[in-house]
Amino acid sequence: MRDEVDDLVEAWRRERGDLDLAPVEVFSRISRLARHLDLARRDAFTAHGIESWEFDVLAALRRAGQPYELSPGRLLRETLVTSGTMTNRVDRLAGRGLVERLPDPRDRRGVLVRLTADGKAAVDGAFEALLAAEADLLADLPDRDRTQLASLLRSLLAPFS
Amino acid sequence: MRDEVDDLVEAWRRERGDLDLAPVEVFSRISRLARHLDLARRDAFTAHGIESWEFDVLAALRRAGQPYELSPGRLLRETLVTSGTMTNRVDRLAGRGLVERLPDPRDRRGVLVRLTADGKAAVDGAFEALLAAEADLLADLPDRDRTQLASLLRSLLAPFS
DNA sequence: GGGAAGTGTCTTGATGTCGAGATATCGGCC
DNA sequence: GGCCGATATCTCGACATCAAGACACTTCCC
Repeated sequence: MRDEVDDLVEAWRRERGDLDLAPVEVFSRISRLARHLDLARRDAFTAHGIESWEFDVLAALRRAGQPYELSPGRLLRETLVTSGTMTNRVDRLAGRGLVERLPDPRDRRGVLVRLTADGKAAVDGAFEALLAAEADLLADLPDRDRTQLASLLRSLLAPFS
Repeated sequence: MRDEVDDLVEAWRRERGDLDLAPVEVFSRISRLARHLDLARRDAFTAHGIESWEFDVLAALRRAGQPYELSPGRLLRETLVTSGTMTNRVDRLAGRGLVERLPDPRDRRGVLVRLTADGKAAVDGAFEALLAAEADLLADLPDRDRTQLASLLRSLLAPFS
């Protein structure tokens, strides 16, 4: 089986045969898979009426467990965006009624963002759709290979944590 | 060895123990690795005075081989951006003298974008730096594992091509 | 207690990308 | 030969993000 990266590597080998292209075989595939995955996510979510960035925020709140509250600061660390972006996102999510902003009783500088019942329903539905879409992409991969792939990826990712 | 995704999966399992989270183990790692990789790329390139989007365009031209010419349409398909974005990118690259725009002798609607000598030098240097940075990230992975990882990723990516 | 440094959130201006539409040219068909 | 849909590129307005700075409050230490 041949993929886009085989073509890419072949072209580079033709032009720069002096270089060791082994890293490209791994990282180029990771980048491209991430891009395709973003599109698949988008599709899975639009069926549920939410967008990817909305899911990122709602899912962080959902994972936190009851009472589904996190500070904006915590949210931006979880989702890797800047504070200005998070303000904008929370504004829009609150406008749609999926979250609400509460004063932090412990710190008067602070705010808590809380998932509403609508928000919880939205994120739960979207997550199930996402898992289903992702399971499709893995359908042809034997369990054994999937486990090993996860394990190899973990060993690449761990140094970043 | 434990990574960020182990924490993520643990949180989801606590909240949604009813779902099969196996896909998350694979795809969440791919997304996160892609993000970290983008940052590593950025660092490697800034040392060479170019930005990631510039590399994407220049590398496509470089891979095409002599005379290092591609149409804007071909470039936008290779780099997965829209036509408006590509116009803007070629404008800026031409402004820096890394590419030049020529009329397509075969089609008067068309344009060819050609790598200049400066552009070729820039992309070659940047590519070597990128390979070196990526090789570092793979340093702890035995050759055998790297090969197998590439192969497993290929089987996921191939259906998209 | 009071001052200074630190922390948390929001505001603002700049920028890169997208998406839709405009213009020019090509290629096939009657 | 001339028309019409398809193609190639560029233009323009909208928008999400980032980065830096403003402001309010807290925490630590003298």
